Amino acid sequence: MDLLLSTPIHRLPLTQKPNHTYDRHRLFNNPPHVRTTTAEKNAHLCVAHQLFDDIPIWDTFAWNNLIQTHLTSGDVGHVISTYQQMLSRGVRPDNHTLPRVICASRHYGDLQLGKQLHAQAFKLGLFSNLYVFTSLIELYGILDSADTARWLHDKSACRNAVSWTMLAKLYLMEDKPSFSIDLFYQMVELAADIDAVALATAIGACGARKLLQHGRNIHHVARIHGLEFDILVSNCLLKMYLDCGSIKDARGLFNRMPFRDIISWTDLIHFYVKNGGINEALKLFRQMNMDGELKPDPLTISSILPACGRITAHKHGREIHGYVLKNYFDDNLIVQNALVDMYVKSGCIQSALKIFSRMKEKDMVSWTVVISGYSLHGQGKLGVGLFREMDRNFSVHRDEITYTAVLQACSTASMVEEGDFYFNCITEPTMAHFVLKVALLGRAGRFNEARTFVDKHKLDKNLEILRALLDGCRKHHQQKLGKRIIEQLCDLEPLNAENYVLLSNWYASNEEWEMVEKLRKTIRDMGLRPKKAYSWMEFRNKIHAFGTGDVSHPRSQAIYWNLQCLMKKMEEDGFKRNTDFRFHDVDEERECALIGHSELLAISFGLISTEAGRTIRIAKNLRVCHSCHESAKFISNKVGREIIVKDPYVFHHFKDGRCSCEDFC
DNA sequence: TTAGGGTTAG
Repeated sequence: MDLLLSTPIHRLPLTQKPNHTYDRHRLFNNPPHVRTTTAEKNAHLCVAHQLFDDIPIWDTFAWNNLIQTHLTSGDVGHVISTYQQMLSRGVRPDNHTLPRVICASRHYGDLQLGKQLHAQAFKLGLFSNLYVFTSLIELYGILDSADTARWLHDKSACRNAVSWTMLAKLYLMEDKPSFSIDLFYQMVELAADIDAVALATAIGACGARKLLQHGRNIHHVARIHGLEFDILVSNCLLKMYLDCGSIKDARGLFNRMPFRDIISWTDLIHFYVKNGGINEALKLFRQMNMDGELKPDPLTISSILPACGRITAHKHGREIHGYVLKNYFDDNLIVQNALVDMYVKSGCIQSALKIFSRMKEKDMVSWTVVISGYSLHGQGKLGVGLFREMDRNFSVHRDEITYTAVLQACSTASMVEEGDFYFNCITEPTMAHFVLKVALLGRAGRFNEARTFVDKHKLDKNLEILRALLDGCRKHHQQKLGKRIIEQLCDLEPLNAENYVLLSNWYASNEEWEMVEKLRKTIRDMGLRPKKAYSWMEFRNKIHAFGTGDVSHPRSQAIYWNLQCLMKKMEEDGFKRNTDFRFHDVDEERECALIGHSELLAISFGLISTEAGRTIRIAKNLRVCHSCHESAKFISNKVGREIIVKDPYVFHHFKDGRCSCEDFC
């Protein structure tokens, strides 16, 4: 790029009068309503260059326009060559030319060229121009380091809010948020102009490092400058408080905001969804829609859909799908992925597959969602098949989550050899992959291999690994090994009540009631509180929740009566309720076990509330116990309905007396 | 010239 230096700057005219009779805007710019394709743009550029050669004298404005056109189309090579031509024809660059060429050299990654431009800016007397100066700061910051940019910045007299903010952004890009915050404080000390973007950058830095106190200080500065309710600033403050986990500050600000835009609502909804506040998220989403001023956009939709999936709110999800179709968001890849995921998690794998098969473009997330969806629904073989299909498509990348999905699929289908193969494909397996490998061996009943693998990788103290082994013991009725693992869990994690529940259940299943009582006392004495089991069902746009032995539902009497009738029929048909609790983390009150478990109450409510033949969809926060699993199988056959129960690990499709999980519960 | 929000596991 030494050509740049070959044109002596001092020979360039200081000013240049326009000498054109053509319409310069029409030459390069279409009217706003005309959209051009890349091929058309290239054709236009060729014509532009031709005209360029025909016209003997061009002014800086026209050259800048051409440079801008190349820059907009991302053709940085042409920006630089056009600039060289400009210089060789004796046209003088101005304060609009240099920032564009500096920007191009930054994209080009050419620091030497940047330095030449820096020298030219000096010679042309343009270095103190704020646009030129800021673009040089950015160039040095990205191609060298933020410290170099800062050195240049500190030496210069022409600093303003933009250049300070640029510097702060450069430090953020280097993952040094505290430097960005220090810069902001310096700006305040030096009484520099504080604008909304400077505040937004500093607030973002606080959020990135969860520096709540700094965030509050900067909030105060925003208030002093009258910018607290600038929509950019207040949204950044909202995000910062959410990032710092201070929902109280966030809600306080949100409630005081005189104006909220779709980003304010989406941020808050997203926070609740991510942190398990599903009902609050759905409430906010409804409130926003009822206010009527703002309409959800694709980002809002992608934020709320996981909430529907999480609680199997299939109707809510379907309504949102309708909204997506009505508003033509259905060609947005991320929305499509979120829809597929929502249907998978709502128990409607067929609807998920329908969308997936119609997607014109699929990315890694689309494939991963469906592969893990198959496992969730007990169809591991199909999941492995889909991974193979994805594997044949070289344009789709795979990440650790994709491998998690395929290992899960292998484990569900007990495809040990395939699982081994895929595990060996992972260059840097994470703990999740190790856990899945152990689960795969355990579920296939290969306990010796599992033990060797655990010992080889020194995983015997890992809680997730032990729980994966315990799953295998559950399936293969490995009582002794199971008990040993539970005892290990209690030793390693003495404050987790669920471990004692497991142990208590083990003793209960062996009718060692003294030990059961002793463990219950231990749990009480230690002040531990085992998780309460809840099941819920969506009916007429409301979520109906049931706890163990719950009698609070308005239709409680009918629910229990129906359940008692069903249990009676079960006995009459010769079925014995199984009270095997061995490895289940659903203890609670055993006296409720016969009819009072939350999933059975929810199923009974579903049966008496919905019309005959309708599928019943239930979600549960804990594992379904063996006894309820057997009952649900019986009920599905007796009433001729499909009952879908989602627990934290898997979907159970009960139909005609069978379950899709093949009794892995 | 600087600037705020989204999907997959656990």
